[in-house]
Order: sequence, then C-alpha cells, then structure tokens
Amino acid sequence: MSSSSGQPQFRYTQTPSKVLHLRNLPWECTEEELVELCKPFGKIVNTKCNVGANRNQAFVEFADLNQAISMVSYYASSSEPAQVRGKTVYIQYSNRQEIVNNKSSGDVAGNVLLVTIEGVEAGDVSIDVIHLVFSAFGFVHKIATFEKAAGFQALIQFSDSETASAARNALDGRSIPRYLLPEHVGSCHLRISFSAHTDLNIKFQSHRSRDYTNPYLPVNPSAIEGTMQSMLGPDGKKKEPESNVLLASIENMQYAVTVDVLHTVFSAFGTVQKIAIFEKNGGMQALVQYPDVTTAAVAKEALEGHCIYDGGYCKLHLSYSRHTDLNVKAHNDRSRDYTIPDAGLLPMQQAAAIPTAAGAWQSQAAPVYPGNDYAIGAQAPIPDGQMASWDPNMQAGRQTFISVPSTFPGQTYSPAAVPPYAPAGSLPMGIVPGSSFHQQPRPGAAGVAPLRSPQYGAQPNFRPAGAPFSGQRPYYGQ
DNA sequence: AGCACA
Repeated sequence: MSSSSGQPQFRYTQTPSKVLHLRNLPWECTEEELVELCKPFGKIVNTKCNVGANRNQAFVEFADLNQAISMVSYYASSSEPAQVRGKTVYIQYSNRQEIVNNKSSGDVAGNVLLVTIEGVEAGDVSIDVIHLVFSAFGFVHKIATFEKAAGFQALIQFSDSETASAARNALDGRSIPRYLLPEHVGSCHLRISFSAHTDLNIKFQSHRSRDYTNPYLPVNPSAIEGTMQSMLGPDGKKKEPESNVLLASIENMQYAVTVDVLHTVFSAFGTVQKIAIFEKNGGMQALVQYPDVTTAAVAKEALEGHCIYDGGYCKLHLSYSRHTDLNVKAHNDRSRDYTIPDAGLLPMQQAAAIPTAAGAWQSQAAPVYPGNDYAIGAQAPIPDGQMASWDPNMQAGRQTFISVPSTFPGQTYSPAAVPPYAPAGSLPMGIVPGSSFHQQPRPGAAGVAPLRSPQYGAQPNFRPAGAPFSGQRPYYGQ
C-alpha cells in the first residue's frame, strides 16, 4: 500500500509515546472532555488543551505507554472514530515523550499568574476589567497584557502566592462575567497558570500594562495611540479608524459559515468586492471588502452583534480592518474576489449591472437601528423570492434572521430550521449546478429589477449529501 | 487535520 521509505512522520511510522496528540477537536474543548475520551484506556497524568494555531489540538499523557498504545490501536481498528461532541478526533502518538509543564509537574505556585483569555481579541477585554476580576482576591500590584500565539494573555502580580493561588483556583477555566464584556464576546474562558515571574517590570501606565503600586508612573502616550487595539475610547470600546474593509469575527459558530453565506449577508449593504476567511484564536474571522468606507460603515452598524442564525448562532462582531484592498485568491473555499469576472463563476453582466447601486440604495434603504435587535436592512423591500428568508424575518419584526424552533445544532433540522439563505421548502429558482455565484441586487434599490435567484446549489456545505429535501440546511460541521 | 510558555 504505502511505500516503505522516505515517508514523512505520518501516522503509521510514528514511534509510540505515552503522550498522544489529538487534533480536530471542537472549539473550546475542555480538559474534562479530553479526559472522558481517553480515560477508558488508562490513567491520564497530564493534559494540554487548546494547542496550536487554531487551538483545536491537545496532548494527553498516560501513565503508561501501553495505555497510549491501547488507545491508538483501538481507534486504528475501530469502525467508530474517536469523537468529542460528535466531531471526529484524530489521534496519534506525540513526537515527544512527555508533556512539558502544565498542571502535574513544574507548576509551582508563585505570586504572578499567567492568564490566557480565550476567544477574545486584545481590545475586547480591557485591563480595567481584568483588574476588577482579579482584585476580588486581593490587591493586584501589576498587570501586563500582551498578545501571543496562545491568544490574549495577561500577567497578574499579587502580593503573595497564596492570593495568586486563590485567584487561580477560583477562576481557572471560568469565564469573565458577561456584563463586563462587550456584547459581541461570548464566552471567554480564563486559563490560568503560575508564571515564573515574581516582580513585573512595568514601565508605563498604558492600555496594556499597569502598576497599581505606583500611581505616579508616567502614562505612555504612544502606547495609548500607537496600535490598533489601543484605539479605545474612554469606555474601553474600540474606535479604530474607518475602512472599506470590515473584519468580522463569528462567535458561537455552530453552523458552517461559508464565503457564500457571508457574501449573501454582506451584499445586502452594497457590492462586496472580496472576502477572505481565516481562523483566529480558534474562532473564525473574515475580511469583507466594500468599494468604499461608507458602505462598510453602514454594514458594520447594521450587522454588529447580529446573529446569522437564530438561537445566538454565528454572531457577528464587526470592526474595521486596517486593510484597504485584500489580496485574495479569486475563487476558493476561503476567499473570493468578486471583482474578477471569470474566476468566481461570476456572470460578468451581473457584476456590471450594479455598478453604483450601492451608493444609491444605501441612503434610502436599510435604515439602521442601532442597538435594536432588528436585523439587517430592516425596511428594505424584498424583491420576491430574493434571499427570501433573510428579509421576511425582518419584515415580520422578528428578533433574528431565522427561526429555529427548539432545534439544536447537530440534531435533525425541521424544514423551518433552514438558514436564511435557504428558504424553507425549496429554492426560489432552479439551481444551476456549478453556478454558485449570484450578485444580489440591493434591497430597496428602487427600479432595480430583481436579479434572479441566488444560486447556492453548488455549495456542498449547504446541502449535505443525501439531504432528503432540496431545502438546504445548515451543515453542522462534521 | 498534523506537535506545545511567551
């Protein structure tokens, strides 16, 4: 089957280890879930979760090599793959013989905690919030925050290791109270360990570091204005400079959100030129490029905090990117350049048909109701059959785009549970396989004849193979 | 879906 030499370090060629490397784990996979999966095979002496760029890998160390071998060989021959929350987990021997650090060994208590705040960007949790949370356990001397591969992190210095331990024991694995977070942040779990530091060297009071023992420490002005995430208002909210490119983070992504879904959503506000999707901190983010700042601003206002699906799924959080022109592959599953006529199976005439519509419609249509849960472009008339489920929900004055009655991801969906771009029942128009692109007309663009149907039929994510009806359902990732 | 504390 396989050639015997020159193989990379792949599955069949690895030397056994007590440590197993697990990948393709679900988001925010907890240590408990890991242990549940692994403990039938032996005693687990150490774990390391949320590893890797996407934080969806983990290491599990068994007490005994044979236990690790039994787990690997069990799943090698099992018809059922290893799963966590229904997601297939791939297991192999780690190329290291033990897990370094973490809980079991080398975790000596000190007075300084290393806190990793999962699932947030640096701008989402202000240093004041961190200070507030940790002050519950004693006087916080100093805080330094930074962004590293592991995510947003903070070093928090207490007077002594007892206080630090108390804080760690109480907060490790917990989430910062929601009322202290911006609305768009869902859960943000704290991973806390002890730092080897004993005294942090804080040079300035800034958005990223504080010394509470020295109120006279100079404030660093450049630190306040220098970087993107430092552009905070007095309330700690982001005030990044406007841009024609939006950065969308998608929270609680229980359904697959594809380029096409995003295109549908964002096209309601103007011509979407380019989209790029990528992973960040275990979540999904996307850059969406409009031709101009105004359109982006309208879209941002209207979409911020809204969910693509009802039930709080796929909640959008938008900020301005510092990009102005994305350099993306013309057509693949992670990115799209709609300005290139051919590449995206883009019907050229359609692209050309709406050259300046964006400017025209947005002033009159899509009045924005900030802070209102009404959705996107709420009063825009819907061209019949267009993007049907999106807008009708709004017209009905519902709180979210789509109703998903009593349905949970991973369950079988009732037809009513189809996502917005897929009206219950069947597609509005005939699907042309292979023609997956449709330039959506602007809602409310008076006089613009509705272009024909959205044709998403070719998107596998929208229609799981063997789906019993043609209505497309959210595809709960694997 | 592919190996980790700055």
